[in-house]
Amino acid sequence: MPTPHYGQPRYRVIADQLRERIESGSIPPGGLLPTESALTSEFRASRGTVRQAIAVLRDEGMVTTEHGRGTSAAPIRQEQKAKRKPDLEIRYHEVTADPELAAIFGVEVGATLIAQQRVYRTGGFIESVVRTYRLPR
Amino acid sequence: MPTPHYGQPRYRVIADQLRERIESGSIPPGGLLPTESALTSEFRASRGTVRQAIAVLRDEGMVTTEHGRGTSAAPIRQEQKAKRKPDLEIRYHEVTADPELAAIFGVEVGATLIAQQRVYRTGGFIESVVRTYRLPR
DNA sequence: AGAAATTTGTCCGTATGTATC
DNA sequence: AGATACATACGGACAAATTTC
Repeated sequence: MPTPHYGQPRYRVIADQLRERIESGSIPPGGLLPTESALTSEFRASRGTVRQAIAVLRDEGMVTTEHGRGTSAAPIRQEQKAKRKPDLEIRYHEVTADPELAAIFGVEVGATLIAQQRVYRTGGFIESVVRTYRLPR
Repeated sequence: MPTPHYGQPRYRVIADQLRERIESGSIPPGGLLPTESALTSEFRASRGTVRQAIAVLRDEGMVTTEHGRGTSAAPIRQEQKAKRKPDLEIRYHEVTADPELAAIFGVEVGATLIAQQRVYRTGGFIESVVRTYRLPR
């Protein structure tokens, strides 16, 4: 089967239509979108393409998806800007060296170190927290 | 987007970075790597390229991937890459959760956590100290 | 309480078209 | 011309969370 992507890719077309339903209230705030399987039938697209379309809306903050439950239209009216992207799970900050770090790095206790923290989670479960310390440059 | 592969092919560069994360403990043994889709975003590479990178690590035995689940760093298998960094120190100990860790793990401040610390050095210079925290089981 | 069905999450293999080095 | 890379798309399979029976 050909996969020509002239003009608009299919997943964007699908995303546009779903966005229209949400903005028009056809899908009420908080309401569930059709399942991926239903959308697959409706748009006669593969599940991957449907999921890509939903991912677009998710990135826009228009919908939220819950494993095993479904995808629902954002509950509240959003007037937020395109400035999003909080939950990065990676944080940088400066810390002061505890006695052990100080000994390892050969600095004084309380000296400034650069710390990086990553949080690993599978689903909602926190697997581990990794903190990496380096000397400031 | 350009496709500059000056020195190394893209997939090798990505493979190197992922390998580094595993060897540094940033991705703990047995821990899940980011999904293909996440790596696609992070490295701004296509899925094919990301999969090629993972294939490299799989051939090296650094990771195993399970259908429908994800790709995880190989469990404890040290001697495989013994030539890499023989002089790294690893310590295990129990610690009490500081307020931030407590918040992340959803436990009380002072609760017991399992900590693992690795020190990376090149020659005599301390590169970094990596501390990994997990819930006791 | 427990099994089954539903639904989303992820990976696999493959394919086509486009673009760049 | 060939290798590398990107974007898109399909269909299948297994995994995991949730809901339903």
